[in-house]
Amino acid sequence: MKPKLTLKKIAKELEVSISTVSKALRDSPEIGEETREKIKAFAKHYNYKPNNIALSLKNRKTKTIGIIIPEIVHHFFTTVISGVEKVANEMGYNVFVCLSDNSFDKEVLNMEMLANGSTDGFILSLAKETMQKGDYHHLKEAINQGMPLVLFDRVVDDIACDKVIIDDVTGGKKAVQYLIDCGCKNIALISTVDYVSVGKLRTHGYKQALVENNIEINEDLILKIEEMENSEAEIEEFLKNKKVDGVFAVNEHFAISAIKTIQEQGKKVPEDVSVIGFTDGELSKRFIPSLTTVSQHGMKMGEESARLLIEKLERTPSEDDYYKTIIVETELVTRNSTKSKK
Amino acid sequence: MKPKLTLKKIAKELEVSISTVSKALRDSPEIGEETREKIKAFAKHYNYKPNNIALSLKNRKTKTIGIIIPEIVHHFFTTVISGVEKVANEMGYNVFVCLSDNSFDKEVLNMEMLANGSTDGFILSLAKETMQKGDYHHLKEAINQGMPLVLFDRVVDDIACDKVIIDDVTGGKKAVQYLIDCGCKNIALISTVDYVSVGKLRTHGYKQALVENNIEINEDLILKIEEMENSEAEIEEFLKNKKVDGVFAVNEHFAISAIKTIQEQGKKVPEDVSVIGFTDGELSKRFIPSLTTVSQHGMKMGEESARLLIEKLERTPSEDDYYKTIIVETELVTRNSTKSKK
DNA sequence: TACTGCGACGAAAACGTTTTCGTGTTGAAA
DNA sequence: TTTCAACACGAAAACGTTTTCGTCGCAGTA
Repeated sequence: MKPKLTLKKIAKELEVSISTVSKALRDSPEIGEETREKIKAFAKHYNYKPNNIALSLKNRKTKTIGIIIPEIVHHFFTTVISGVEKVANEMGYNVFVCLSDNSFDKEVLNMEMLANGSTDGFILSLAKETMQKGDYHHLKEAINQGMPLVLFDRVVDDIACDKVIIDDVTGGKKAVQYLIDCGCKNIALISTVDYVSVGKLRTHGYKQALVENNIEINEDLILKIEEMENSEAEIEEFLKNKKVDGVFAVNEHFAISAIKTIQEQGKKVPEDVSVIGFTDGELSKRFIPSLTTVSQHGMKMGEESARLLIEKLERTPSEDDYYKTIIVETELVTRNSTKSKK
Repeated sequence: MKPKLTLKKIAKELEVSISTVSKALRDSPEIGEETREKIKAFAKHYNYKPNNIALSLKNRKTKTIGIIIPEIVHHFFTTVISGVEKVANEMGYNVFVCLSDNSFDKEVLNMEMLANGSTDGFILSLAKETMQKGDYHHLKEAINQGMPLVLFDRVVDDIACDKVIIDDVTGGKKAVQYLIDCGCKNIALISTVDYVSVGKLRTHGYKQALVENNIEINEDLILKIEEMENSEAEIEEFLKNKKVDGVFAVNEHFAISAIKTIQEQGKKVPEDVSVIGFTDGELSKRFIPSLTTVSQHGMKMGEESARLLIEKLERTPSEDDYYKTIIVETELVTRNSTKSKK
């Protein structure tokens, strides 16, 4: 095991100065051709690679971006990471992935770790607990220190920064409109509690669609789930004795739980009840019946987030300082959990 | 926007030297109580946090570990990352996640990025292309430079390093034995091509189980799939006109494709054909019928890998230099895609 | 011969830390 | 009064780079 090669060692070995080595490797015309070739040959032969940490310290930039997500065991976030990685790598950046586990404290901790020089900026989707608390001081602090920040998916208005979101309202509306077009009259909504922005917005879309079609909003047909844990039981309880012919669920899991419950009640999907989910994951594709869903294009969200961040990083700070919000369009993917449109 | 606070700035502001500040903040007894308190109060008030990069350079360690995985949109890998993150964070480490996209070149590139000082060591699962090529020079080089390396899941014997694997052979054997116990006579295997180690090993387990039960191995009942892309069609073709009553698939997707095909042929799962998969993902749990699978405990693999790596990092290099291989046990999770045992 | 200019290279600062080794001041012991 | 330890602090090196600014020798010019 030989320790890493450094400029200093090369310099000593070749009996030149450190600066000469550095310049030679960067093809500076200051260095005579002969010496330059000799140094480059040596470096190549012994596989010299400059030390990233030293470069980071010198340049005061790390060429690294951080992404903090609430949970990784979740297809949507996974596709987002994938998108971020893709464009980051294309632009010569590395990606630090951190998990907040939906915990406020872990989110703050992660931000502190990443903010102390490890990254040039970050991409974040808020932890559930953070949204619930409504405490965003850590974000503000980071921005204040000149750390560019891009929020995606679970965002919040209070923070002035770049954002990448989907049109949750329109997405929800599209889904419900589709159900209505299929002839559904009694459409239930299975959503999350309101402090999760996406739940709130999709609920909004649901209501909008109903209103636009002159259907009365029946709060009894709306279920708001707090905990993922026993969502299945809650959904079962909720759908018991309700005569619904359409269900819009704000994620895959709720949708599938709904289908199971419905089937257990002896009804058929989609013949008796049509079901639409949100987020286009593996489950939606391969479940039987396969799920009609509102696709979120996580990969695209990741790509856009990374692009936005890197763009900000590589611009002189004050050149043109305003914040963008990019809205990634949703798409209704129709499969077999809904009747065909009339 | 105020730039980051540094020791130097504190020193200037308080009219003391940099060393005094540093020592005061680290509670050195060298510094008088009064000055110490003053400095600490100032630092706290202005929220001073030492610069990680500078620390890394000084200490020649980054407190960061890298993990390179073939693909992230894959439940198993996702749970592994989760496990790595967990113990890494507990031990005060950060995690760099990189994706090789199953490409040899990207794997090499990623390693180079991470090896140049950015991380203290890494955890890796080989890209498919790498295993196919059998070119491991980048791994050897890293090890040679003193970079601890832990290989997991997709490992290779040629490399001397710590490893975390599951007992693929035993796992496969367990699954097939279970099928036999359920009364299956004609058991098909849907696997991957042999250069993917896990495919090879699980195939091995399949054969062992048959041999031990005096069942003849019929190569016609073995399918090896190269590309994920059109695996569904291949499986359909493969199962056509075969009278099998049991299927062992080396992953969820193959298992589900098999079930679909079987159902389309008018047969029932599990009444006519029992199916067992590998990897315990969301799909297995929620598919109908829910899948009996061999669970890999990805989270545990991640935890073990991280522990192994960090242990090596925090030990003096030559103290006790041998390599461990940890075998994480598989577990057969029985659900509804298999008949009950006789 | 003396000056200028240039080619080829080195010294040193800087990035932000930690740490070793001074060094100046004080108070007390001799 | 002198000497010495203890105390409180500062200077400087080091980590590995890049970059600015010398500096040295030599050839060409006046």
